[in-house]
Amino acid sequence: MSKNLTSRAEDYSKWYNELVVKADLAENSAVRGCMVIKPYGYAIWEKMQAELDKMFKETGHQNAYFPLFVPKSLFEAEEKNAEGFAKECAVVTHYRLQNDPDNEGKLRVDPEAKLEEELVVRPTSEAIIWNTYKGWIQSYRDLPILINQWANVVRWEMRTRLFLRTAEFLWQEGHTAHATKAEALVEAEQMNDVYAKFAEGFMAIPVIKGVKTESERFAGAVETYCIEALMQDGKALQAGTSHFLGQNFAKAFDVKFTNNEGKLDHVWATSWGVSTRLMGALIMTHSDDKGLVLPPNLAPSQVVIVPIYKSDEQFDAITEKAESIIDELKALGVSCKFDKRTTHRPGAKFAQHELQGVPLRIAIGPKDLENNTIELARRDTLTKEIVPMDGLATVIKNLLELIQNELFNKALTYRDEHITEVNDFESFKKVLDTKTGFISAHWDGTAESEQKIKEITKATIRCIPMNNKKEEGACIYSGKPSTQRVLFAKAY
RNA sequence: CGGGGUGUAGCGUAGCCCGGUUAUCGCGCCACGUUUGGGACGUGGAGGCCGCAGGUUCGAAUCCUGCCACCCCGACCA
Repeated sequence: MSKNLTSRAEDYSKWYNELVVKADLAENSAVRGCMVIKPYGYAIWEKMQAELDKMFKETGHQNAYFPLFVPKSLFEAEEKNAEGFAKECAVVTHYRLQNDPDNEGKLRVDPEAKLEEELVVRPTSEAIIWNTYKGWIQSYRDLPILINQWANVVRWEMRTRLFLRTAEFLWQEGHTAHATKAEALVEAEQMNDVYAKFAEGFMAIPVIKGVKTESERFAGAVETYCIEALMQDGKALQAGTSHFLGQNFAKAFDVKFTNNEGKLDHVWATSWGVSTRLMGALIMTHSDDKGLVLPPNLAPSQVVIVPIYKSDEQFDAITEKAESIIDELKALGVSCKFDKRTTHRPGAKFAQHELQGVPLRIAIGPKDLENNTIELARRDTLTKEIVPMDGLATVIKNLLELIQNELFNKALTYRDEHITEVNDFESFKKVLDTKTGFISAHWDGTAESEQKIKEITKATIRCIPMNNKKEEGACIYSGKPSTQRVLFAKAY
C-alpha cells in the first residue's frame, strides 16, 4: 500500500476507489458487488440519515418498515415497474439447505424445499407497500398516508463501484398516498425540494432540480423529479429522485377510496428516495489529492486535537488544555476528538486526519504551552495559523460555518463554469470530449433523437430544469424546432 | 452474456517464456531501544497448501488439461 493517493489528474476513477478504502469508509466484501460500510463511513451516513429524517418528519412523514421480500405475483402487478426492474432482481426460490450426499462437508439446496411462489428481494418497495396500503385505505378520511422507510434494497448490477453502484445499497424510500392529483404533485415536488435543500444546505453539493425525460423516468412513474449534481471529473450524478406515480400503482393494486362526494376513485401516489450513493457524491464533490474533504455538517468529528510532546509532564499539560477546549466546543455544539494515541507520531496523525477529511485540526505543543496558543489547520484550504487560546471555541465555531459555506460556493462556481450552452452537434461533441460538464442544448423532444445522441456521444439528458426558460431553437441532432434547452451530460 | 487480462504472505510484487538449493523485494505486522512541531530510525522476529483439482516428470510456482475466482472494456443501471 503506497503512502499517497493516486492523483485525480492521473486517474480519477482510481483516486476515488483508493480514497474510499484508505479513508476507511468502505471496502469490497466477499459477496460480489456488495460492500462493507466501515465505521467511519457509516458515521457519515448516519449524519445524513439524521438530517434527512428530521426533514421528513418536519414535512409530516412517519417512518415504518415493510418486508425485504416481495411475492412474485405482487411484484409483477404494476407491469411497467416490474418490467423495468426484472433484469436486476435477486429471487429466492428455496427455503432450506441440507448436507450434500455427494460432497461431504458441503451443503446443497434441498430440492424438496422449493417455494410455492418465488420471492423477489426488493429492488424498490412500491409493490409490497401498495399491496399493504390497499388494506389501509377506504375513505378520503384515511388520506393522505405519508410514510418513509429506511431500508436496504438489492439490484443485481453487472458492474459495481463502492457507494456509487452496489448490488445491495442502503436508502430511504418515501411512499405517499393522496386523494387528489394536485396534492400528490405538490408532494412529489416538495420532496424533490427537500432533497435539493439537503444536498445544498447540508452536504454543500449544488444541484439542479428538474424533471426526467420519458426514457430516463422511473419505471411506473408519470413524472420523475430529480436533483442532478456535477462531479469534479465533469460527469453528472443523479443524487435523488422523487416520482409522481399518478394512479398507476393504485390501479395495479386496486386501491380505491370514497371521496367526499361519495364517489369511488383510485388513490394518487408518490415515491422518493436517496441512497448511500450520496456518499459518492460527497466524495467526488469536495475531496482532493490528499483525501477526503468533509463539510463540517457531515464530519463525525469536526475538530481533532493532536498533542505534540516530549515528556509526560508536557503531555499532561496538553491534555488539560485539550480537555478545556473540548468542553468549550461541546458547549457550542462542536464535536471534537482528542487524538492521544501514543502509537503514532504527530506527522502520521496529521496525514491520517487529512486523509479522513476532518475539517479542522488543532496541534498543541511545547511552544503553544509557553505562549498560550494553538496551531489551527484547515482541511479544505490546507492552511495553518497560530491562534490564541482565548476565545478559541468561538473562532472555531465561526470558522466551521465559513468552511461549510466556502465548500458550497467553490463547488457552485465549478458547477456553473461547467454548464455550457451549445447550438450545434459538432460543438456539443467537442465540449463533451474536452471541457465536459453539463451542456445546455436544444432538443426536439423525441425519444429517437435522445437515443441517437446517447449512442453517438454517451451523453444523456440529465434533466429538463424546473421553471425552464422557454426559447425557440433547433434540436442539435435533428435540427427540428425546439421550445427549450435541456441539460445533457455523461453520467455515473 | 460477448471481447481482453490476472491469480505467489494482510497489501503490492520478482521468479514462469527456458522445470532443479531454503520462493524475491517493498509496505504493513510483532518485540526491544532511541525518537515525537508533517507519514521516524536501528536491531531482531513472525508470516506462504505459489487460486483449486488432475496430469507429465527423478523433480512443477514454472509445462499440459479442466475448473473456480477476480479485474478491465461493452450491453444494463440509484
